[in-house]
Amino acid sequence: MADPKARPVTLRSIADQLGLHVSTVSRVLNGPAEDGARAASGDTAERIRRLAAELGYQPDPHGSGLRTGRSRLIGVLVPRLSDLVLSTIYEGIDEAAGERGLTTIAANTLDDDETRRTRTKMLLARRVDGLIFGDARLDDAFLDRLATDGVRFVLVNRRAGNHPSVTPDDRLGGRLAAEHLLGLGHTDVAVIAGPPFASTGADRTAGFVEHYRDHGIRVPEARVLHTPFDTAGGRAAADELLRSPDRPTAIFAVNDFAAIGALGAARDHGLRVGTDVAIMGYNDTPLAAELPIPLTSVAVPMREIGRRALELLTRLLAGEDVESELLPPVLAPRASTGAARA
Amino acid sequence: MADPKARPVTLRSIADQLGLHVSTVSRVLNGPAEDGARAASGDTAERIRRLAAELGYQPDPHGSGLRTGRSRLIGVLVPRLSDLVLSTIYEGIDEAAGERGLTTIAANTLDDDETRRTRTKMLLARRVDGLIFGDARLDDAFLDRLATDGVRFVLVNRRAGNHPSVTPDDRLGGRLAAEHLLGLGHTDVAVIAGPPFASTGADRTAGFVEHYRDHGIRVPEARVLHTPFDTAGGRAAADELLRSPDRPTAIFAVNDFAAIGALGAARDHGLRVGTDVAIMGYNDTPLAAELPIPLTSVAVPMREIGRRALELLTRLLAGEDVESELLPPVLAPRASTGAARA
DNA sequence: TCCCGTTGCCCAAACGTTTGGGCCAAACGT
DNA sequence: ACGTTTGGCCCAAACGTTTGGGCAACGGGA
Repeated sequence: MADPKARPVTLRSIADQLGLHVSTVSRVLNGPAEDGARAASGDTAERIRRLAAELGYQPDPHGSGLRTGRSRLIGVLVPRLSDLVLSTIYEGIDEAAGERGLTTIAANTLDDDETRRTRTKMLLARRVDGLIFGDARLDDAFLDRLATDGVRFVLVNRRAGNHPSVTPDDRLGGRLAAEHLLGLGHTDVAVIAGPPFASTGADRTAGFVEHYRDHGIRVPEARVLHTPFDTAGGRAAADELLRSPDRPTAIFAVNDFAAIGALGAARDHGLRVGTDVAIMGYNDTPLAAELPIPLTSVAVPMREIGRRALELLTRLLAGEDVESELLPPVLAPRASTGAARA
Repeated sequence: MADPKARPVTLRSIADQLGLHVSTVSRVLNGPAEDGARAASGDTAERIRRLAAELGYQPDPHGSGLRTGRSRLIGVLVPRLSDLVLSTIYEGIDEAAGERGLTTIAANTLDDDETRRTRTKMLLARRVDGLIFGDARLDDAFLDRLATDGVRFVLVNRRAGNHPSVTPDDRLGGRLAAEHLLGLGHTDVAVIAGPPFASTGADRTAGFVEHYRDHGIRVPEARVLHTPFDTAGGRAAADELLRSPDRPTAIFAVNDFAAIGALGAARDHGLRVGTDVAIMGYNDTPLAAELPIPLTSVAVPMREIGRRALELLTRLLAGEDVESELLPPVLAPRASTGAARA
């Protein structure tokens, strides 16, 4: 597969062995675009390809990168890879990249400005051809700056400004959640909305509130709590909501992990989830359906979102004009809102 | 930060601007090893460094990679990045890599032979300096082959043969679990053991069974179930265990997600977890403590394991002889075994 | 004074690839 | 028979870096 004792196989070694010039070999092996024919006779081409395959030739990216100025490397920045949502999206990105002969490099930014800056710099130093940001903020000066600097990138999961992005249709998702809870008769509801700078949480919340407003019900500001997208955050927020005497009858968490935290808080308060209080999440993480009390959620095609983002970026890199994409979510009703017995 | 309109800043552009030779600039900027002094006068060196900083010079990895034959790239292969355990380990790896100026490239192998082979090939084609495998199998011909081919790698999380590895002390962890359950009086126990080819599951199970044997209690083979490391697998296994009339009073799942599945199954059977049946997991995922019924687990320093693996690899790449490392786990008792009220 | 060692820098080659431009011979058109 | 095209290949330069050797100038010791 790769014997480092042996001299590495290069274009040159192939050319020498066949008594040809290295440029001929290069042209033949670089896919028979229109050049293929002009490069060598069918017979020669065949000999080259056979030997290359036999020796297991793999072009050295240093050589070609140096010459062409392109690396076929894509940088992917996410808040955290250990967040299931982002790692799933990343899997989609990487899968699509692999199909195009591209390689991705992931980096955590921890939703922290400084980290993000240094990680981006490191990726640019690596000469990536383009970037995918999964940690955009609603008002993102850093990205604006990058764009004017001519760095090419797309956003995924979270949108920002009018940088090209691939995101779930979060406003619609929020509406689906509202429709579900309102349909079950809940008029006194609350939202665990995630951090305010993320479009995901903001849009889901906005859609949710809108739908209720369209039906003449106002969701008070005090019923919209901003916490991190994790279990502890969800638990804390739900605890606060449930402790008050006029507690809501339903809670919409914009993220499954926050919802799981809310489940715990409900239990602490002696409430039966699905009957005493309805709780729903978002993203339809694989875990949601398998929980002791299956969690109602809104399914988002995370992997597909990743794939599309990569495709969008390749089109951008090819010089095309691109437009943002919005992928539709689907409601997944389960027992945690009393909607179904799993 | 990086203006692609402007000519990229290279050693040459710096040298020209200062009326120096490119080699002088190179030596100065390449860290003042012993060469630094010999390369230029303190004054010249200072001017070079200042200009380089001002222009934001970043060495082109294609150039240096081509010349040195090293890429400062590390390939990391894991079953799935969307598995929280692996993604956390990967974060540790990447963190440690960053501190050393190395960049990691991750790839999913899905615990599938073919995928693994092609992904490895892709990484080698990228000319990575070394590899870290997180998906080793107990009897791993592929890795043996790679080793004899001279490819340099270390293993993480799962061990195999005597390839250098950094893993949790799973046998000890299994013993801790057994000690905990036995201490609570459980003599009729079962294990959800994960797939048989992974050392993690196998060693945890072995340690668990050993401890019981040491205390004169035999855990029957029929009480050790092999399923995938996920929620659905855990649920199915627990369902089978709990349906029989002489059901075990305690279940040890070698993975938190399998344990969560088991929680669901217990609920389906109308059993109260922590009183009617004890269930514990492994890894002490952040989720474990936050679940509605907090899950007893065995904490493993996943991030640290990742860090150590990267360090081990760098030592290996430096030509040192290295030895495998075993990191100790710690019991985290919680309500799911009735051990504590959270 | 001669020699030697240092300091401070330059020279040039090499790594593997791509690509615009040759050049020769055969085939073709008239 | 003579000019033109085309097929099939080679040449050479360039990308940015590192690194083993230079080579002058200068200082110090004998």
